[in-house]
Amino acid sequence: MPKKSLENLTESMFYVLMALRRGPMCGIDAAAFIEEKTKGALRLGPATLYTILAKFEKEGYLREVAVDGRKRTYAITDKGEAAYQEEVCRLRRCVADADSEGRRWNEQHDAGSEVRMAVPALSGV
Amino acid sequence: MPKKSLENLTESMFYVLMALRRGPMCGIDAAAFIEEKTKGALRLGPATLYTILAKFEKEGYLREVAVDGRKRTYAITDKGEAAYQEEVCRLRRCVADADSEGRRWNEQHDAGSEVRMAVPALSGV
DNA sequence: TCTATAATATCATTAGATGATATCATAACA
DNA sequence: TGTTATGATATCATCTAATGATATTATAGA
Repeated sequence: MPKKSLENLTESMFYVLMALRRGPMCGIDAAAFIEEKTKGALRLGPATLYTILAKFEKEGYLREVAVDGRKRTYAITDKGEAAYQEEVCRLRRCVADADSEGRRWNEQHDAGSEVRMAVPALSGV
Repeated sequence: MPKKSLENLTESMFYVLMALRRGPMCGIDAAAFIEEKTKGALRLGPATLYTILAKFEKEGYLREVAVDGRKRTYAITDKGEAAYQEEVCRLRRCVADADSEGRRWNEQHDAGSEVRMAVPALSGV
């Protein structure tokens, strides 16, 4: 089997693509987007950031659309968008599996008890 | 800052903990659970599997509860359960962020069009 | 004892994450 | 025209994780 490009994305990679879906932007702006979007839960240092951008460009997930001095602006490609969507599906699969295990756990431990394991939803998204 | 144990889990690690939540089992059985649960989407080879088990035992996410010949049976600990739940939250955050971006994308591109980007739910979980 | 099998362990290689640091381009100002 | 500040990108060194391939070990059965 020919290795199917980047099989699955890391969290950092995923959020870089999410940023670029907003529209073309430079690395710094992508990092700022990520920090804001995750409310500070994920922050990319320069090493991580530019390593990912370089790999994504080589992989064809994004392309350079403008250079202004040192500032490089990138846009996501169709291939990048596809990788992003595939990753969303993978994440949904993980959450769905966790949910089904959670339900199973509750049934297993249900002897008429009031106590349940919560299947927590995110409060205010 | 003292490094907060294992900050976030890889997909393989996540599913190993999910398996152990079913109850104590050996490595091979955990791998079988994972393959079945993910419908073959994730398969751990021995190297990945035992590397994770060894790390988790050292980290205190699981402990050996029985040895029968070569077969070692592991049980998840409270700390492992906590790490699992934390990872579920992280995954939910990623999906929630993707969803909110998806809705934003639709609004942005909505000029009364019929065409929308789907926010796909998993079909039959 | 010999062989088969189930299960675990290790090796070697590759990829990804990251803090720290260096470099480069532009602008503002003396 | 320096000089300095700043914004942005690039690189280094180190560490962690993934993984196919292979080896080892324990038990059971012929």
